Amino acid sequence: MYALSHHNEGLPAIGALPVTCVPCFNGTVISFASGEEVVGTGDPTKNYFRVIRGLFRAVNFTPDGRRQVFAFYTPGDFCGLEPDGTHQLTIEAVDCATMAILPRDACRLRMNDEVNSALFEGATRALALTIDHMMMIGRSSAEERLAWFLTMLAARSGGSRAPVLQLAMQRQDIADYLGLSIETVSRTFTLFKDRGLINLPHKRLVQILRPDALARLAAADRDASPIHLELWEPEAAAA
Amino acid sequence: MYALSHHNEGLPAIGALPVTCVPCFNGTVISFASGEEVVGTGDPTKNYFRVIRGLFRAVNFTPDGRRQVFAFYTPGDFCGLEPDGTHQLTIEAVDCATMAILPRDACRLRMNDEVNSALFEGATRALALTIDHMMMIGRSSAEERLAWFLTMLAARSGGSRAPVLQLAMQRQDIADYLGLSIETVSRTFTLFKDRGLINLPHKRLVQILRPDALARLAAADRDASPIHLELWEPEAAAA
DNA sequence: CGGAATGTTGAGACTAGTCAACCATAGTGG
DNA sequence: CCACTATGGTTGACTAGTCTCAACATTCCG
Repeated sequence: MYALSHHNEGLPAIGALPVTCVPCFNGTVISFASGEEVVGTGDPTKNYFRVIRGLFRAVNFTPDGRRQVFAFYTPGDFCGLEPDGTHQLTIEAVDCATMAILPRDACRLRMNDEVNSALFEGATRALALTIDHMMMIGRSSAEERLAWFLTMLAARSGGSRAPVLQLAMQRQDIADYLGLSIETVSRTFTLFKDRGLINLPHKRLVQILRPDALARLAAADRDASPIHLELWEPEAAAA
Repeated sequence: MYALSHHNEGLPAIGALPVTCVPCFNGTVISFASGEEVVGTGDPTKNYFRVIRGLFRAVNFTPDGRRQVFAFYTPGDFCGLEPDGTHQLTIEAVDCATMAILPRDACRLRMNDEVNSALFEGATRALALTIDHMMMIGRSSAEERLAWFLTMLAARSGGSRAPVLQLAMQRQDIADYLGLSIETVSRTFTLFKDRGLINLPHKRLVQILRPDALARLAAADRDASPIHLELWEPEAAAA
């Protein structure tokens, strides 16, 4: 797909890297060739990282191949600060560059204060949310953005299969959150309603009729079944 | 600007809150009316915050008034995690909502492990960078994005007045970082060159001729002197 | 020198923004 | 109870900026 991400075929995961290891920071220092992958999407989160020399990038792909570079990391920058069990971002060396590895176990052992570990967890979780947010803002159409927003709200509000969302914020807030104009937000709400994805009993009340279709739109999975061409059967939603 | 001293009438002390809600902090709980500000851009960063009830938003404005909502915070979310001495984001209540206040001093005292405090600092700094990044992606034209990118690189590379940047990454990386197509990046480089803002001795080498003009463009300060109408005097740049 | 990868330029299409008018709702006061 | 108003939301027409596709240029490297 992208030539950039093809430099790393056949490379071992970080745990198996046979490269020169220099002790530092209670950890290990490893060098990477240009384009080489440090961790990839889906890898288990075993370590934090800190750049020693050179340039790294954090990238992410939508299911249909659109690419977003989330950050460039220069010496001194931390990365790999992801709160969940697997990495969402792929971290790669841009040029020949060096990284210090900090095993998470060791960090956890040293962080025995409850408030501070909650703070740290909060910061990394905010970062993870922001990755999603930026991915969406950088690479999505208006429909995808609003679908993403509604799907996120539904997920946060608990797991009903056809949730009803009470929107606390007004259209302007949604627009500024999604990087759209208020008119486009309004038009897209109407579009979703006409298409039978949602119901709008009041302006601030959204009943999600087809969470699956919204979620597919939100995931920017354009290779999935073509949602925008599906017809809506009124009798199905009227129930 | 600070609303912290108001609206705590009749609220339980944080120790009296149900344990399931939020872990116990030695802090204060304060309620806010709809639209009320918790902290504003430029306020000194004295506290961290954690949402107890209701909805908050973090917003930011460009100098010329474009608005970006950076996040919505729901109960349990931390906010105010900014690394510098003053807040960049304004945090406001969306509806009537409640916040726990965590004095930073107290948190610092409890975080006496060097590695962990560096990690935490790294996480909050990553968040701050991401605020800028998202602000840019959500609300800027192609010219503003590239100007922002070059200005950031120049700032990172040290403070020469007319810096020369060696770009380690290729056009595709820049495009995916800025949320643009590679063609638009290329066109905008050419535009900057034609306008005398930069020189491009090689494709990967950028000599910044007018850092001030680039920085104004980057700040999205459209009320400033109209850069895009200024003419370039060739003799000035030929030197 | 040739080929591949990277970068630039051009033409046309299309999405979302802007401006303007209109509609809905809730609150207010006579 | 009904105008009246303010705010928030919707819709339409037009425009502008960016993407896409395509061709071409440049650089790098064997």
